[in-house]
This record gives sequence, C-alpha cells and structure tokens, in this order.
Amino acid sequence: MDPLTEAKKKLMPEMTDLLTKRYQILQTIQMEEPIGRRTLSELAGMTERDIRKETDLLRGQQLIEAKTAGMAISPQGIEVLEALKEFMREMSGLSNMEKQLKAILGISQVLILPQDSDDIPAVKTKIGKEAARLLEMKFPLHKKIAVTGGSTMAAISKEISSDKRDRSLQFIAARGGLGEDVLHQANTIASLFAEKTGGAVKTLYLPDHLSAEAYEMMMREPVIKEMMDLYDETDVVVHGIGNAEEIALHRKSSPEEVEMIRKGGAVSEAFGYYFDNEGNVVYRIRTAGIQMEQVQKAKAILAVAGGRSKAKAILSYFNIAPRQTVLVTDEGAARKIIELTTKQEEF
Amino acid sequence: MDPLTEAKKKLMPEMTDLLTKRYQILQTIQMEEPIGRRTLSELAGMTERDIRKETDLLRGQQLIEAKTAGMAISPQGIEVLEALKEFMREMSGLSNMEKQLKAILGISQVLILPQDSDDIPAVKTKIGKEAARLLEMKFPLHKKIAVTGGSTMAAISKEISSDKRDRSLQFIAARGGLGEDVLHQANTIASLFAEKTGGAVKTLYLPDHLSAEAYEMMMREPVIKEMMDLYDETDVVVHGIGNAEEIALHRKSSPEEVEMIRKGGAVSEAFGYYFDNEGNVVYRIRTAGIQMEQVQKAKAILAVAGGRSKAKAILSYFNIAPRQTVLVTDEGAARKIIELTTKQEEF
DNA sequence: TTCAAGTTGGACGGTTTTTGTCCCACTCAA
DNA sequence: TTGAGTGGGACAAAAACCGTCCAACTTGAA
Repeated sequence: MDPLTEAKKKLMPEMTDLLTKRYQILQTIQMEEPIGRRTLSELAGMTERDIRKETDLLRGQQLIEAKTAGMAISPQGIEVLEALKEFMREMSGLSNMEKQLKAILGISQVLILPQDSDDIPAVKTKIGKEAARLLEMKFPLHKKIAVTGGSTMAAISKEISSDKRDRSLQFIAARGGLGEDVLHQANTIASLFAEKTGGAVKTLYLPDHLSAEAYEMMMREPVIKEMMDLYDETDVVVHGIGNAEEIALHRKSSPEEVEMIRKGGAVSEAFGYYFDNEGNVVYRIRTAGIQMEQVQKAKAILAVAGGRSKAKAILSYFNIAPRQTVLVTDEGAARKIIELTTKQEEF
Repeated sequence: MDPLTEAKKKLMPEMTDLLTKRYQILQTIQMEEPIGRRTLSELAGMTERDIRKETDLLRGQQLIEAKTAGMAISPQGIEVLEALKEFMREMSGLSNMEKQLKAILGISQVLILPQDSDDIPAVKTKIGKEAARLLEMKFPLHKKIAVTGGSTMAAISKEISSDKRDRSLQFIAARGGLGEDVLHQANTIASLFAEKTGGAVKTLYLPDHLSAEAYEMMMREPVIKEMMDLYDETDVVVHGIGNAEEIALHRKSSPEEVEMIRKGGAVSEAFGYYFDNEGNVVYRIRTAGIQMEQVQKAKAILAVAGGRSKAKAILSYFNIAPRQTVLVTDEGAARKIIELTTKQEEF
C-alpha cells in the first residue's frame, strides 16, 4: 500500500471501516435498486438504524436518490463507485485474495468481484460484465471461441457490448443440447454471443442422453465430425463450473448416472465431465462436445463461477484446469475457497 | 484534485476536517514539544476536551508519546507528517493560495508553510528549513550569495545542512553593521552561512548611522569599494522583509529619520530601503550595502518573511520586487495578504 | 531546598447524540 | 382492491460526549 494511504490510515483509523461500509451500501443500492432501508439492512447485515444514518448521509451527498419506490443510485453515485473500484479492491483485500487464489489454484490470473452472488443475485451481473470485458480483449487475436451453457454464461452474453462488432468471430457451442432448459444451453448462449458481436455461430443439436450405440453412430456423422474438428481449432474456451449434485438433479439424469455420480464422489462439473475432490474424472455425459484434451490446447480459457456455494466445485475443477485458465469469481466463493484450503493445512 | 480523492471526499465528508485537525495537532506537537493539553488547546484554538480526545487517539496510534513533561512526537509521527506533507498542502488549500499569491505579487514561485509564525514561533524554523533547501539547490550553479540580517535570516542559517559543503561558495554581507543586535546582523549571518558550508565570507563593518560627509568619505575607501564591486557580481540575494515601524523603533534611529519614515508612510523595509504602500522608496539608511539596482541584476532572489503581521510589509515590498524573486512565507501571512487584496478589489 | 508552573491520567455529572423501534401515509404491482 | 414494501417522522432509552475539576507527579528556577 502506498505510504500516503498508510499515513492517512494512521491519522484516521476509522477511515477503513467507514469507507468500506459506505461503499458496500452504495454498491448494494446500485445492484438492488429500488430498495428500502429494511431490505437493505438485511442484505448488508447491518441494523436498520445504521443503514438509515448512512443512507441519509449518502443522500445528503447526492450519491443516491430516495424515491417512493425505494432508494436508487444517482449518476454521481455511479461515478464515485467507479472511481473507488480499484482502491476498494486493494483496501478490502480483494487484491490480496486474488494473489492467494492464484497460488492455491495454480493459475496466473484471477479476478474477484465484491460480495457474494449467493446473497445478492445482481453480483452475477457484475461477474458477467467483467468476464465480458476480459473476453472482448481476446477478440482481435483469437477468433474461434467455444462457449458452454449455464446461468453464469448467460450473464456474460448479456454484458457483451455490441459496440465492437467483429464479423470474423466464430462462436462454437461446446456442448450438444442439455435437455429442456433452452435459455441456458450452450447453443443458445453461443447464438447470443454471435448476435451481439455480429460474428458467426456453430451449434450442435443432439439429445443429451444417448445410448452407447446411438452415440457411436452419431459420432460418425459428417455434421458432428465437422464440429469435432472445429473443437480442435478452438482458440478460446469460456465456461462455467457447476456443482455436481445440483446439475445431476437439474438434468434428467438416469438413475444409474446419478448412482455413478454419487458413488464416485463427484463435486464439480464442466464440459459434461464430472470431477471428484481430487480432480479425477468420475463420469462423463455421453453427448457430443469439446474434449478435455481440446480444452487443454486452447490459447485462452475463461472459467467463470461465483457464490460461496461454488467454492468446492471450483477447487475440485482446478485440480485439472489448464494453466492458462483465468478465473472470474466473487468474494463469497474466494473467501470460502481460502477458508477450505487453509483449514486443510491445519490438519 | 485527483478523482480518487474526490470520490473519497464524497463518501466521507468528515475526512477533510478530521485529517486537517489531527494533522495540525500533530504538527504543533512536533514544533512545541514537550507540550501539554492546555497549552496545545490554546495554540490550536480548540477546547481542551477536543485536544484530549484527539491526542488520546494519536497516542493510541503511537504517533505521539506522553511523558510527564508533556507530549512529544514519535519517530512514526514524524514519518506520518512527512508522508502527508504534500497532500495536506493540496488539501488545506496552501497549494491554491500559492497560486493566488503568485498572481497578486507578480512572481513565479511562492512557498507557503502551514500555520502562523506570529502564533507559533517554531513555524519560523520551518520557514528557515524550507528556505535553506531552496537556497542549497542554487549552490551548484551560483556561488556569490549576498545575505541580509534579521531573525528570519538567522533561522535559515541554522537550517543550512552542513552535509553538502562547498568551498567555492562566497557569502557576502549585504549590509554594514546594524547597531547593537550582533546575532542578527548581516555580517554575523553571512559568517554563519560560510561556516556551515565551508565557504568564504566577506563582511562589511561600518556604523549604521553616518553623517553625510563621513558616508561620502567611506565610500571612497578601497575596502568599501571592493565590496561595492562584489555586489555587482552577486548571483543570489537572500533577504528578509521587515515592518518599517518595528525596524525604525528597534534601531537607534535619529528623530529626523523616524520623522521621514513616518511622514513618508513607510510600511516595509529591505536592504536598508524603506518602501511605502505603493513600493516607492521613502527613505534609505545611509550605510554601505547592496543597491536595489544590484539586487535587480541577481539571477536568483529569495525573499523570506512570515507571520500575518508581515502581510502589509510583504505587499508593499513586492511592488518593486524583481520578477525572479521567490517568496517563502507562512499561512498566516498568505491569508492576510489575500484578505487585504481582495478587500481592496471590493471598493 | 523550596516553590511555582506545567504535566498526565482519572473522575464525574450534565448534556447531546445515537440507537432501536414504532407508526403513518404513501406507492405500486399483482 | 390488496398487500408488501417504501421513506419520513417521532420518541424514549441508552450511550457517548463534553466541560470541568482534581490529585499526583516532574521539572526548572529561585
């Protein structure tokens, strides 16, 4: 930390807490607007009185506006949040946590966003926004981009800016269909990316749960083979990380599949692979999709997952995640990951 | 002001006052140590309770130590003061006041130090220190340095560091003797400078109040003429600015001199010249010394004067001060000068 | 040595501010 | 229309703050 800030802290020890508190309130208001005192106090974990005092001040500073429907952030408030973003990352230790995660997960870049998407759904939007920014930076160099499905991936697609259109981009669905949830399927997401950027899209429509024979047969089809070749040429992979149980329940999995997943001690899921705590592949869905070996070859990989409930899954997957993977997550997940790993060290 | 600080101010409006208050207290403690609560509260213009609260905090932060003789600053406290120096100059508007003074006085560099040497004598030490730093910067390029007398000049001589000794420096007393006050005479001060730097010194011992005939005679003496030639070659002039009345009273001035000074409306004094509010020379002491024309030719001029009581004198002198003059002063004088000039504009 | 001035830390009651907790009138979407 | 949610007002209890002493001590001068 720079000596000036250090000195200020010495002279005003209250500063850190105050700044953090108000920043967090302002941030939560931005995400949940319009919001009232009582709801806000629950989200922020403070008493209503405290919230009231601080919001009165923020209103006095014209950083928020109090309408009848609730409080909302003002343009000035947004500016303040923006100006303090980097500083708060440093101050609240996010920057430091990023370093720790890099070491724990064995990768070279981690981005942590404040708060926990388990508590505040809007944090997912922030994750999506930052992931979108990171992805956009790859566009000039890397054109073939494989994407998976999931709500997190959907959040990214929403935040891709349509400003920098690039017709040479090609988005590839990393997976076949996933049963019913159309909005969050890889195919849908890939199409959304393509639409926003003006690029092309390659989709892969296949039932999720094929019999062994049907699977073999399909793999020999020219359309499918073409996809498999595309996976080989993939430059960038963008994917979410799922909780094994959640996903298994959510999908129409056959009883024997669920059994495999349970018995194998699967914790995480990515690209249709299920991994246990040590990162071993416990099970794999028999659907066409990108292979782990093909992911390894990608020049850039963006793994996106947030919320403390995803901590175990993230840890599990990163046992075998390629080195070049970049993780975008949130404070909730990061804290939990650090907690889990430091606890293990105690034993 | 940088956007980050701006944003912090928005989020913590209390910051400015708090920081200023504590900084000022810490600063005063440094200058007046050891000092007690009551004395400190008078100097800082705060209630004893307030001082107590803040000093308790500062002690908690280990920035000051409370001994039985009073409170004193700790090494850490000095570090904090040092680290915040520039920031506080900006924050407290000193930086801005410097700009204003430059415009008002028509010069290109002004340095203002916090507080008022009329209230806190130790501020004079700070002024001396900064002036000494500025002067030292000239040493490598400019070797012939003329200095005047006065308590402010004495303060500078005390703060010249003996680290960077330079035997090629030559210090010249800008004036002959000044009656009794030996310690603050130009001759003494010049010798002090020379001693600290290892340089040479040229002194000029002459009675202050000569008759017209004696004066003419002396000016023809070779020793004196030599000095006058030296003045022509002077690179740097360092001088104080005095209040006309004060100086006239302090010196053993003849009644007719006092009369001249009074009638002429003299306000300031420098180099033995008395100036009125418009900068006209009202009277000049008949002693050998540097001429105003010779001062004009100097490459660098350092004018040093602090305390709100000097404000009028400073304003008066700067009517005719050479452009290349640099002023070192304090907050008290600066505020008063700005107050005086903006009031005039109202009429 | 004595004394006066100045120091810190402790104490305490009156005063102000803060805090927790209601209530009310209102909005807005269902 | 209803009901959940909103901001603002209000108020008593609790806490913090403030002004003001005092006692014990140090220190430097007389």
